[in-house]
Amino acid sequence: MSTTGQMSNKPRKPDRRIGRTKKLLGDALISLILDQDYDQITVQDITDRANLSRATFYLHYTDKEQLLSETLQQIYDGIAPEMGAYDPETFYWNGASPSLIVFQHVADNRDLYRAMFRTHAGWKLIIDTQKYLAYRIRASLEATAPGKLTAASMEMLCQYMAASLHGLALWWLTNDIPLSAETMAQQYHALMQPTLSALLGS
Amino acid sequence: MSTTGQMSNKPRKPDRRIGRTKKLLGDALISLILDQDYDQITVQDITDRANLSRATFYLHYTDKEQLLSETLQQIYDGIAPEMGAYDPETFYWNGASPSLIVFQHVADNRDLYRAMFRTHAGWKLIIDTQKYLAYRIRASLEATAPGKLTAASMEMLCQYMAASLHGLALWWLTNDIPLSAETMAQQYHALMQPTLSALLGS
DNA sequence: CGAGTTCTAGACAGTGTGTCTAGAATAAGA
DNA sequence: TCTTATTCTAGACACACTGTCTAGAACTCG
Repeated sequence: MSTTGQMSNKPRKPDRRIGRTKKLLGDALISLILDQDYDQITVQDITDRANLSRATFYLHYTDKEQLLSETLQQIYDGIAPEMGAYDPETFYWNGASPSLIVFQHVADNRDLYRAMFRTHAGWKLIIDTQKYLAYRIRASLEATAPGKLTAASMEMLCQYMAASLHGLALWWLTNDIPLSAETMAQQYHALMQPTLSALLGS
Repeated sequence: MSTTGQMSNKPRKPDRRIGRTKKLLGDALISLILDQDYDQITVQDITDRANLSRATFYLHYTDKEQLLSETLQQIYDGIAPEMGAYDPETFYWNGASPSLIVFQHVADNRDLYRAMFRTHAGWKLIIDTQKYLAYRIRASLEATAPGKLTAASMEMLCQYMAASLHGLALWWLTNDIPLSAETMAQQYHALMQPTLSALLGS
């Protein structure tokens, strides 16, 4: 099924040009989102800013959305490891709590997210973020208080926590609320902890 | 500046054709969303299904999004009056709670919302819904427990409640969770009440 | 260096947009 | 009913973007 008759099993080292091209395209798109309406951005715009041929874009992506999705995923992969673990005693996170990481990240990329939430591009972001946060929270809660809740209740609690965390961040961001990421994380915990104590407390 | 020299001050009765045309277009769009990907729908598709000329569309709307937005707003105007009020004793809603109305409405329009959340059309819906819910909750809480919280804390609580309610509904809907609207509303209250008691309780 | 790949510039048909026309259909008001 | 103003219609138009394809240039890996 190879393109040549050559029966080589050696996988050729991934071509540097591909990585470079993809990075240029991703950077160009992010930079364009900060400048103008996402919906108005064309493939031509992206390749122009990246100084690449339009044909090159289609060599790697089918459309704008795919490029955006891949680019954001790389950003998230970068911050995921920073999230800390849960303390079963207090139902607070020790170390840097996931919520602090979230608020901090949002603050660091304020312009980008504000731009994205102005347009339809923010949609997939919202859905994916809630799913991702719920996943992280579930892992942590299950390690902290195993067996305290039924699977169904646990799942609903995780979705509840993810939704409120995400929604607060969205409100904080899009309304220019003058509070620090630390304060937001602390406030979130104050809102969340009564529920955690009631459900998971001994 | 009138098109005629006629100096008539009598405002002409709104032409029935406009209302009829707008309704036809709105119905056609909703019906198309249930059939196919929102992003794929063209103005031509909409006017074809409505049995109208494409030019007619541009007489009333600038694009698809505007039509969708106007159509959804009419739906929401229809259900808003059903929402009940808060009971200061228990921090539960008496009568039909807003959360039950929300879950019920989502259940009634399951296909539509599922279709919308599959595509970028859901974006504005998400933002607007959280804003709308927060507005309703704020009005109710302020009537229930005036002065218990600072304005800033109250606002954050409302956003928190709106986000978690909306997020739970989104999860319930898009993951085919086999629970009734009543059960969802009840579960939401169980999650929310500890926080309300802690913040607003005497 | 040489084989294999990725990138390039330009062209192409296809599709949807938004606007405009002149005329047909229809509603409102007397 | 009859008049007048408005709305709807069909079709045409230039324009923009898409997605694909080509032949050749540029580059990478071994």
